[in-house]
Amino acid sequence: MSEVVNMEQTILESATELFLKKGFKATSTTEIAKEAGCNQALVHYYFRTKDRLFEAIFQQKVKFFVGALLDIGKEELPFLEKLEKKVISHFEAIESNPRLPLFFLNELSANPNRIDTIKQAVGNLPQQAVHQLEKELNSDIEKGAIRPVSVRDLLMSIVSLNIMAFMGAPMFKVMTGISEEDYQKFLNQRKMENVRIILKSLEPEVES
Amino acid sequence: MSEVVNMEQTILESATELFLKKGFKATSTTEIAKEAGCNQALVHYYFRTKDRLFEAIFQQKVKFFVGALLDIGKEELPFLEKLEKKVISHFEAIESNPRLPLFFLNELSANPNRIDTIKQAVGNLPQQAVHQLEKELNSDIEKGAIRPVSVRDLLMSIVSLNIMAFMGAPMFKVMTGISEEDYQKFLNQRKMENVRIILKSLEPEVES
DNA sequence: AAACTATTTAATAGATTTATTAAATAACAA
DNA sequence: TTGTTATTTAATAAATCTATTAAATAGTTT
Repeated sequence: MSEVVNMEQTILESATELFLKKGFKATSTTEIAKEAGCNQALVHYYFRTKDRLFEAIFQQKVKFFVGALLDIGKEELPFLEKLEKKVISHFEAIESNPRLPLFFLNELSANPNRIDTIKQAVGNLPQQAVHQLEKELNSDIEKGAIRPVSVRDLLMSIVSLNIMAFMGAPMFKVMTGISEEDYQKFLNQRKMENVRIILKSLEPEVES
Repeated sequence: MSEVVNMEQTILESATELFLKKGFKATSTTEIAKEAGCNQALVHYYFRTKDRLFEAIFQQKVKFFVGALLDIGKEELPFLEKLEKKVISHFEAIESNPRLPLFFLNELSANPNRIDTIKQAVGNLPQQAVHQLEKELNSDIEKGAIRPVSVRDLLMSIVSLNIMAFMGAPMFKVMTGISEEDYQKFLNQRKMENVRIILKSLEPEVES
């Protein structure tokens, strides 16, 4: 039972929670300090400025998020099986960090400059991974195993379905009048539904 | 050429643009006034408080957005054809208001209280529309024309695919390294790709 | 034109926010 | 214990933000 907590770490965690919930501008260092249980000046002692604190968190989260999306399964599996695993692991990554997508998109909207932070954080890793996926995809397309589809469309579909299941929850709940409990049930089956949608969307057209 | 502009209207438009881009907290009445080309006090003269101004805009946008999602085609068409039209019109509604979804979701995250504004603005219209859609959907499922799927899953799929094509653009561009011009091309074909995905996802399972 | 109303601005009070500084406290090493 | 360094706090400067008020300007009516 370490009663002594690392205040720098605590501040970082409080800041993360608040930034994720309310964004950069709507979160004050005063609030962060209060949440962390320390004096407001301490936030600046450890992180100098609010912006630096934010950037540290932003970068770290970008790396995590992009990693979760990209880490292409190394196993030697048929493409469609690998894809299914990918959809599932991506869904689960978002499930355990449901606020991340909104956090990124909102911050980019409010301050497009942050795009540079992202670029710098991810490098050309994404392009490589996309290219690798594209090769495997095209190979299966040529075999006639799946219908012709661009890697961009496929990626966009996966990301859209997985992210919106969590990010869209508040709106979706109001629209459908669903309870929190039922929404959890919905989410539980949604992971495999997304897999189904992606796989069915890739099925070759039937002869007419 | 009416050189005389209605300043109240101009303020509303400037505020809308800024709120949509940066959210409630990150937008100041000073900034709104500057954008509108008037004195800051005038913003308060017409709208009393920043919050009232925001609420007016928020409500109006919610009604528009929900309307665009729900207005179920009145024509007598086969379900799948009606659905295709629905997907397309929903896509186009977002296309002409690409910032709306992020605006709602971010504001709800920062201030969950606003959920009441939404509930009040939309009433039980959504539930009714969902229920109507559900009837038609189930009817086609019973006929065996489409695979068993819940109306919630179907709605979530449509909304996810359409919204993320626009809302996710900034992230997607970085990840794929695509140019603005190519992204426009991507969007142009994405509408029908979404239709394809939805329709294919509804195809009955083939006999094994 | 005079009187009245609506619009717009300048000035400012009162909060809040970020960041800095100096002082106080705690932790540690000599 | 004493000197040294690291951590934490209190106080506060400077900037910014919302909202109000009073005065100025423009527009209308009589």
